[in-house]
Amino acid sequence: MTTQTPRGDTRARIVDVALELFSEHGYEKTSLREIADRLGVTKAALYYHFRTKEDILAGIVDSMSAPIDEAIAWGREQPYSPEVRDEIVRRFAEGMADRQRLLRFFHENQPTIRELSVGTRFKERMINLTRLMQGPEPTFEDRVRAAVSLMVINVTHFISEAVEEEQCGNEPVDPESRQAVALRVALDVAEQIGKPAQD
Amino acid sequence: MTTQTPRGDTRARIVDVALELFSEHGYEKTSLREIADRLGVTKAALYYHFRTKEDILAGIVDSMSAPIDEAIAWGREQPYSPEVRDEIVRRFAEGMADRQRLLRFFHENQPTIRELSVGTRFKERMINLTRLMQGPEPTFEDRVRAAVSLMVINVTHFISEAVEEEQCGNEPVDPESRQAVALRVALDVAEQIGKPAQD
Amino acid sequence: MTTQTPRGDTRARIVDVALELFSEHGYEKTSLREIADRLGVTKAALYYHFRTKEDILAGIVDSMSAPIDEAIAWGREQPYSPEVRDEIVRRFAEGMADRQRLLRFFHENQPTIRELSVGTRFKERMINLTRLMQGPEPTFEDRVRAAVSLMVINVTHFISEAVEEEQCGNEPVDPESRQAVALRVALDVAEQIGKPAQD
Amino acid sequence: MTTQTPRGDTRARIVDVALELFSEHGYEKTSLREIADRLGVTKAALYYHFRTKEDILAGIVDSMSAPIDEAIAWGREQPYSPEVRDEIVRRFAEGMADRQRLLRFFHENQPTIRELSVGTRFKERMINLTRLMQGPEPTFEDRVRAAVSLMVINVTHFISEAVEEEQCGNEPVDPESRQAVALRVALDVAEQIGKPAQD
DNA sequence: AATGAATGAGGGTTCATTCAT
DNA sequence: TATGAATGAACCCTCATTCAT
Repeated sequence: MTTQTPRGDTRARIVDVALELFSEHGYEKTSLREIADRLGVTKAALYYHFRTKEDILAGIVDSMSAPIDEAIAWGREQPYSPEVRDEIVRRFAEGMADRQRLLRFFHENQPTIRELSVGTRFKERMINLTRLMQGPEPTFEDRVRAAVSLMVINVTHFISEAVEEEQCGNEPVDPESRQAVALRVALDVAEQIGKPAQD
Repeated sequence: MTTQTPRGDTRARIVDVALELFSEHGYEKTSLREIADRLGVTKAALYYHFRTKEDILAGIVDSMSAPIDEAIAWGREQPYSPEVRDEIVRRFAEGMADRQRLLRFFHENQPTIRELSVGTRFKERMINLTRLMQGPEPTFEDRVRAAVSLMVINVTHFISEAVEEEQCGNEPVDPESRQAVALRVALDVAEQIGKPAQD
Repeated sequence: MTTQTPRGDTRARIVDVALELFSEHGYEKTSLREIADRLGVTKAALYYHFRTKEDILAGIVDSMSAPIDEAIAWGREQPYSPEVRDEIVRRFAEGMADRQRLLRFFHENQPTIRELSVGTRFKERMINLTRLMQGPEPTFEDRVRAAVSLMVINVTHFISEAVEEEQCGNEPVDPESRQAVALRVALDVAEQIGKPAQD
Repeated sequence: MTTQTPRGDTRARIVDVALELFSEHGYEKTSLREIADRLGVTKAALYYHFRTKEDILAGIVDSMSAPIDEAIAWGREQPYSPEVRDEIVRRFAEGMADRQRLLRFFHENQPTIRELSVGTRFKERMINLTRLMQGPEPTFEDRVRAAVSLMVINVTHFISEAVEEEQCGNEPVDPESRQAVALRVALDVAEQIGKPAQD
């Protein structure tokens, strides 16, 4: 008597599977047939829920927007200070913690994303975030550091995955300390923002 | 009797144009027709010089190997020290300086590269480099930092491009100081390697 | 308790909208989704009222049959004479006056109609009409003229539309005189029927 | 030893077969697969010769332009007179004589053609022709008659085909007299151009 | 009287690749 | 050292249609 398709939430399942495949094989190399097959439906079924392949991607991205927007909103209400700057990094890191697959996807599919309109929207969000991390009159280096700092959060996650895979007689690393490392490195990068170049 | 195409080195021109297009639109979305068109030859001509599309990519990657291999070779002959570690970062940065397009390509086409055998070879090289940056008994954090440090070099280059694009009435930033910033950030990240976690 | 859709006559509204779209974009290029959308219902709703797409078309055609059948019926009871012939043309023209969209559709979708069984029925009707326009022993030219005459009625309507669109600072032409022109031209063509070829 | 594909003129053969199928089943209902199949090649082969399905159609249409353009060119050099008007009709009729399939296609696929850019070009040509058929200060009726006259040429051809098919114990009609009838009818319609409305 | 979800068939198009010349 | 012609597989997408509710 139980339904075979685990609920009417096909739309959500599509987004799920799509993200999984997109992040694994890339957006271009993932065909709608693969997505449909893995879901046990027809390609045409996807088109009942999404107007276009790009639309599926947009659906994915939207599911990531919330935490970033919240971080931006919070940041806008604070006066600038190094503590606020660090807090933004922290909030960003936290917000992204359970969205690693999406982050990987974003990082590894830039050429696609860049040309796909959804990319512009994401980019703008990131730029806004970085602006809140910079002091009143940021130098070029300040701005680069802000951007790199956030990106380090992203990158570190899957770098540490790779590091773990590499011959590891060691103990498996728990997710929290992985995140802690990411945060530490990101804050390192952010720390020099606003300080005079000591070159 | 003079050659009709500027030089007979069509092969090199193919690699050139291919890299340009691959890095701009991505490997998957770049068709051989586009490459051929921009070169003013036929698709079939490409097949005279390369056996497959993947082969072109291999050609590209090979042209990047040298400086990394040299850095590895150099590093292997030095006993480990923080100075050596920094020097490796420096050499890597320098070697990559005029290969930014390739770096971008590598970064932005991971899903493709991962599945393309040429990726494995590149990854191994990078791992070797990072190993030389780590002390004798690296912690997990040490290893992550080493990897992130190198990746920061890559990432910073095109992050700063983006930062420049963003509205700035300021002076255009010259390539050297761009590289200097990249290096500084990378060294920041590397600096804590080997130090006890002060969390 | 009032009906939610203006009237319960959805069926008629479907035929209406369908004809509008069929005549504008053609039968093949008009999808059931477009029809449904414009009506504010679902595709599936159409299937409550019609068994197939072709059925909708049949519905359309049927709504046009009456005046032609009447003209035929009338013609059959008259003995042939040039006056009767002209009267048939007149009645046909009048009957079609408020069915221009349908005429256009018929004219411009012949390949479809030809293969759709509804086409045969319509064609037969037209042939019957032309027969009544021909004298007792029609020559080939007589028969052609009869057919062309009727077709001129159809064609003229949307030709004159096109002519109006074409740049003319002149007064907009009222429908009646448009019809008058159509009729005049059609009668011109019919006039020579039965006369010896004066070639 | 003879080549199986009857020559390297694939491009021309495509146009040929395409026109045949387009005019028989309509543009929309004719799939590239059908065209390819009948030619004994792959769909992809069509794309070597034409960029698009629409392009095939454009190829077809271009092959019809010449005689019309010539008629226009000739007409432009003559001062207007009823004789010139009739001569234009004659030249048009002659030019179209061996292009009946194309004419049929044009007539029966208006909805498609209208939206296909190639339609605009054709329409302009026809308008130009009709302008040459009108006197200096044409009334609305004059302009309609000019347009109808030309269209009668087109229509008559396949009307008379239909008339022949219809039960014909009679002798088969030879093409020349068919054309003669068409011309006669068209000239009938044109004759009243410029005369005061005798309504 | 109508909908939501899905399907199967087919559409036009693009691609990497081949091969005789 | 290249090209012209072609292919086979796959792609994204659309459509008419169905059926349980």
